[in-house]
Amino acid sequence: MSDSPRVVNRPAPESPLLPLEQHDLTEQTYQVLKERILHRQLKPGARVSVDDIAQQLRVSRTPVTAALKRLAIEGLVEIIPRRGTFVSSLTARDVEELFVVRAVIELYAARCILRDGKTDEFLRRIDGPMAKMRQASETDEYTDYPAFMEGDRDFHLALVDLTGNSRLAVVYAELNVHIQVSRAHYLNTVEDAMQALREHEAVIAAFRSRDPQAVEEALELHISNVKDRIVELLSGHGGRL
Amino acid sequence: MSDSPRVVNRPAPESPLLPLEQHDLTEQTYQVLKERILHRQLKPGARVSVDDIAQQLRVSRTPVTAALKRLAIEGLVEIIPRRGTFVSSLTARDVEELFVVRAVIELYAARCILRDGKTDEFLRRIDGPMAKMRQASETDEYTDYPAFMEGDRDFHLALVDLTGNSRLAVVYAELNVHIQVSRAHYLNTVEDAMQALREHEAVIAAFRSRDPQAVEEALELHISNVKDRIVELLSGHGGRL
DNA sequence: CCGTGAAATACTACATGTGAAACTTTACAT
DNA sequence: ATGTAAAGTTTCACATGTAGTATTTCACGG
Repeated sequence: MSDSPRVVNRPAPESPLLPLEQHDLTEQTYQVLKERILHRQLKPGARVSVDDIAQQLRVSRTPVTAALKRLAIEGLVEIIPRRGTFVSSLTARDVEELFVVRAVIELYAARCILRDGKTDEFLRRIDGPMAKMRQASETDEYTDYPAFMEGDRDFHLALVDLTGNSRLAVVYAELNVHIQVSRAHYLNTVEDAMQALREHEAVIAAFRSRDPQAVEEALELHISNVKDRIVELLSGHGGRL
Repeated sequence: MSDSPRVVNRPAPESPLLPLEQHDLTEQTYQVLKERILHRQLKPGARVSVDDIAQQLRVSRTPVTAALKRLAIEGLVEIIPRRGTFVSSLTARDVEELFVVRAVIELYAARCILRDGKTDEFLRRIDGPMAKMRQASETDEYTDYPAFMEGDRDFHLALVDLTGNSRLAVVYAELNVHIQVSRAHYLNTVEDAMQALREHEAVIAAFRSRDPQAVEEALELHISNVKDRIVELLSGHGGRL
């Protein structure tokens, strides 16, 4: 999560020489660009020139091209032949569809957890993320949005992970990058953060009660609210995120 | 779905000359290999040598490598660094997980269709696929498995398409390649085909009755049965598909 | 017979150069 | 002013060559 990803062997006194970080330039380029997009340092619609990136990172075009192709498959950038590569932007419709799929998966995961008696494990798992969110939002004067987003993400990730279904986890991870972009877009006011936090608490309370109906409702409401908030913001922005 | 995917301009009488297929070697290589894997001409575990393929297709390693990387992302092949590339094989667990996700998606889609009053549209859409399946299985003496598989696939694809959610469709399409491989594996006896056909009929009957409960049960039963059959065959095969 | 180490082999990742295709700009003519 | 044509620029896809690294093979010594 650093600005410069090239840090490898920090001068750690008397540590037994960490193996050199594998420098797979394609992988590194991919990570750097993904970071930038997820944190909105590269904004939707922005041009991403192969030569430009290659020069900045001091590598040839090959790994940059490969990284961009991978990002294109994931949908984070759009490669328009003979035009260039641009950071993808989400339309209101994209968000609607995205959050429907998200809800389908998370609701299934929640049912699984209750059915398989993994509620306690879940409650334990989200302890850290919830603490992080609280801390990030309770800091006076300013909200640590990146930390909040991380906590938010990990909360929902825990849900899916606990199904133990790795295939589902992969599918969700693919969606998640876009959800993360959305989060970065809408998490701008303290109020939104507090609202999300309250809704998470509601989900937790429902889990504590072991009432499947209540859990489904609380979770669906939360996802739906976030979606509505994003779609609302999107309308103001001329429809593109 | 032809053996040779290079066919471009079939002699279609008095049609206005289709534009020549863009010869994107990476894309073509990808398609050829995917075809081969989906039809089990390249069997799970088989080695896929870059140089080998490159020579056969008369292209350089570059497009072959790129195609393989894409197939690896989709999970159809496995690239083991410094070892080589191999066609992926599914374990019983993989199939279990795969079919859980499949069920989650298709059941949601079915609920959508009933909720949005698209039942008639669905019934119309699956008319063709069902006919194809019947014809493929009713042919005396032998069953046209490729055609049957296509019909089977299109039946389930119709379900998902009718949600109108393109993101969901993408997710499902990614799963579908593996489902298709599974189908190719288990669809070997007339009995299995007939069984699948009967179960489809049951789903259709449930849709006709407009009873959500019945639809869910019929669909879930079908998916579960197919899964069980595959897992059963997998056990006989030493656990790998 | 087994373990050890070195050479041979194979594969990956990358850089670079080339040709082709499409968009952009400019200049010109109507 | 508008439309058109040609030049210029950008970008893409591919081939080829190279270096580095992991695995395998094989020979040798225990």
